[in-house]
Amino acid sequence: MPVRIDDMDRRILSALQQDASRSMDDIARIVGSSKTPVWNRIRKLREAGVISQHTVRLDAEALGFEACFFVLIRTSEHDAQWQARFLEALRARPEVQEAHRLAGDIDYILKVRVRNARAYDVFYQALISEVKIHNVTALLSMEELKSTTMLPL
Amino acid sequence: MPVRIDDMDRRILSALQQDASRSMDDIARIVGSSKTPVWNRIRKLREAGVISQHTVRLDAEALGFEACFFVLIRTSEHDAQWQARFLEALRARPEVQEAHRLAGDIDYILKVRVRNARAYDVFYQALISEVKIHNVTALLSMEELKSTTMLPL
DNA sequence: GATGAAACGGATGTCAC
DNA sequence: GTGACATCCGTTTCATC
Repeated sequence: MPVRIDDMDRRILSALQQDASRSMDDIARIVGSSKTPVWNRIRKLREAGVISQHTVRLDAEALGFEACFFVLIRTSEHDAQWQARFLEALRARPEVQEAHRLAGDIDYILKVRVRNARAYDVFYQALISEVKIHNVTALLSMEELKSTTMLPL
Repeated sequence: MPVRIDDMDRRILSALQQDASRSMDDIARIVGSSKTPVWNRIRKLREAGVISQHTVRLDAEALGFEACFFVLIRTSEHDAQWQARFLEALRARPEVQEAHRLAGDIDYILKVRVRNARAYDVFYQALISEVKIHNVTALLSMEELKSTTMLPL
């Protein structure tokens, strides 16, 4: 079900993405409306799930998460049961920040954020002991050039 | 410079990551402290850059961003000038949500979020016309199994 | 030096128009 | 969408450990 979004909604979402700590009055001024209608729109966007979470972004390196890997996975197992177990394993592991099922000869890609290379190996050993995986390639990030969750509305 | 973080800070950050819309009183109760010290710690964590942004996560699909690609890039150019131009191109393009410089034979990985496959092609053509790239592999996401920015503190 | 109680001012959520 | 209202919350001050 597609959510109907108009231009005012888009401007509100854009303002919230940039800085969600602003007051309703500030947002209203930025988008050219007033407090109450903006507040009602935000509530509806929340209820519709368009706004899924209100959160803070933390500096991973400052908190000691100094290693980031992109993990390319090929599997020989393609049945539903294997997939369910794999999915469960990913969801249970907090070091997996992203997981996508892919089209093409690589089946999955993960983004894994850990304290150091040793912690990645612990994760890797645990994962392959839980589910059968045919082939794994780990790409080590040397430098995060850009990182944003913002959508260009 | 490593930021000194104690256990109380970690609990506060964890609560904020989960839901940053909670009141100071709520957070204080969750972490087992009271309003003022929590407020002071959050202010310091902001100033230190540990909390880098206060934002909302939006549902990309609900907003019509239905295609997500991971782009593996190999380049033959490794001089500083090429790198600067490439970096500038990435920063300027809002569809690039992540960009990492890698160790190993693949030089860069991008995460690109666009409305559809055609929009990806427009992005791709624009990028290769701006900077010389030796080899590109695009991995198309069929399904986002997991996506979080939360760090396991 | 950090904590917790309390008071103040401003923001939020609700409603009538 | 506007303005007004009561309530709640963020922020500051201050006494205390």
